[in-house]
Amino acid sequence: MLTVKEAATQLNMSEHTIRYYTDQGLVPSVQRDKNNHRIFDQSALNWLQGCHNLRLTGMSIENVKHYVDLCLQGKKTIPERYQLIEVQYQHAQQQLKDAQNRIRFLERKKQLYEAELNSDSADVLNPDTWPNIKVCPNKTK
Amino acid sequence: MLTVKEAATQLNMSEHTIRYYTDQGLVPSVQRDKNNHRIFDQSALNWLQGCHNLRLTGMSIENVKHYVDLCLQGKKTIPERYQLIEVQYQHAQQQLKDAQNRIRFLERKKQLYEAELNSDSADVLNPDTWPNIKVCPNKTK
DNA sequence: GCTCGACTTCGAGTAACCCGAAGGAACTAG
DNA sequence: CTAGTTCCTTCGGGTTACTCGAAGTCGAGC
Repeated sequence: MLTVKEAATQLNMSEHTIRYYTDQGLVPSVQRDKNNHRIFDQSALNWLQGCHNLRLTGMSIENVKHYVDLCLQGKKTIPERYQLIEVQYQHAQQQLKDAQNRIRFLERKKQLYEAELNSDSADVLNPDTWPNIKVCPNKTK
Repeated sequence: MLTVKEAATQLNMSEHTIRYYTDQGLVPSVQRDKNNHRIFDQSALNWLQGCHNLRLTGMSIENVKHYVDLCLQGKKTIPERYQLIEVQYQHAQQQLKDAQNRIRFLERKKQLYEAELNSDSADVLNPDTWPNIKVCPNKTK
C-alpha cells in the first residue's frame, strides 16, 4: 500500500498529476485510509500506469475516462475497448517515427557543430550550420 | 515563396502555430508581401521546421527563441548552441525509449483483447484483461 | 459592384497540469 | 505536553502553447 509520494516515485509521475487523475475518476481502485489519505495497491498502480500510457499516446483525459468506464462495464465493451487501443497503437507508432526523425535532425545538427568546433580555420563559414540568416522584422508596426 | 497555408501543408503544422511562431520571433527570415501577408522561402521553412523539432523534444518556446537569438549572433555562440542541441538530443533519445515502452504496453493490451474476441468460451474471464476491477468512491463527501 | 477565399490582428478560451496557501493528523525530540 | 517536522488534504488561481473566432482588408473572377 503506497502513498501518493511513493506512487509518484515508482511510476515517475508528479504527485500533482496523480491526485489529478484520481480526482478525475481514472483510478477506480484507489482507496483512502482513516486519515482520508489516498493509498495505492497494485491494482491502483496499474490503472495509473495504464492511464498515463494512454495520455502519453495523445488520448485526452476525457477519453481515458471513457475507456476506464468501459472497463468497469465488463466484457461486453471489449470490442469498443479494442478499437480505442488500436487507435492509440497507431498514434504510438507515429510517435515513434516522429521521435526517430527528430533524433536524425539533432544528429545532423550536432555533427555540423562538432565540425565547426574542431575546425582550426575558425573563419571558414559553414553555411549549413543554420540556413541563411537574414534578419527582418516580423511584425508590421 | 509559400503562403501560411502552403507552409502549413508542407511542414504538417497548423496555420495558427505557424503564425504564432513567426510572431514570437522564431523565424528571422520570414518576409511580408505588399499585402502584409507572410511569405516563406526555403530558409524560413527551415527555421520553422527546426524550431518545431526543438519544441517537440520538449524545449520551451522561450528557449527556442534563445537558441534562435544565439544563431543570429554568429559563430561565437556555437559552443553554447552545441550544448543546447546536445541536451535536446538526450531528451529525444528518452522520448524514443518512452515511445517504445508505450508500444509494448499497447501491444500487450491488444493481444489480450484479441484473445478475448476470438475465444469461443465467452464466459471464461481473463483476469489480466485489466487489473482487478474494484469500484470505490474517489472523493470523500 | 459583389462575392469569394485567403489573409490579417487581437483577445478570449482551452487542456492538462502546476503551484502554493491553509489546515489537519501523526510521529519524534526535548 | 508542547514544538517541530513531514506527510497529507482541498481549493483556487496561474502557466504554457496553442486554438479558435470575430472583424476587417485585399485582390481575383463573374
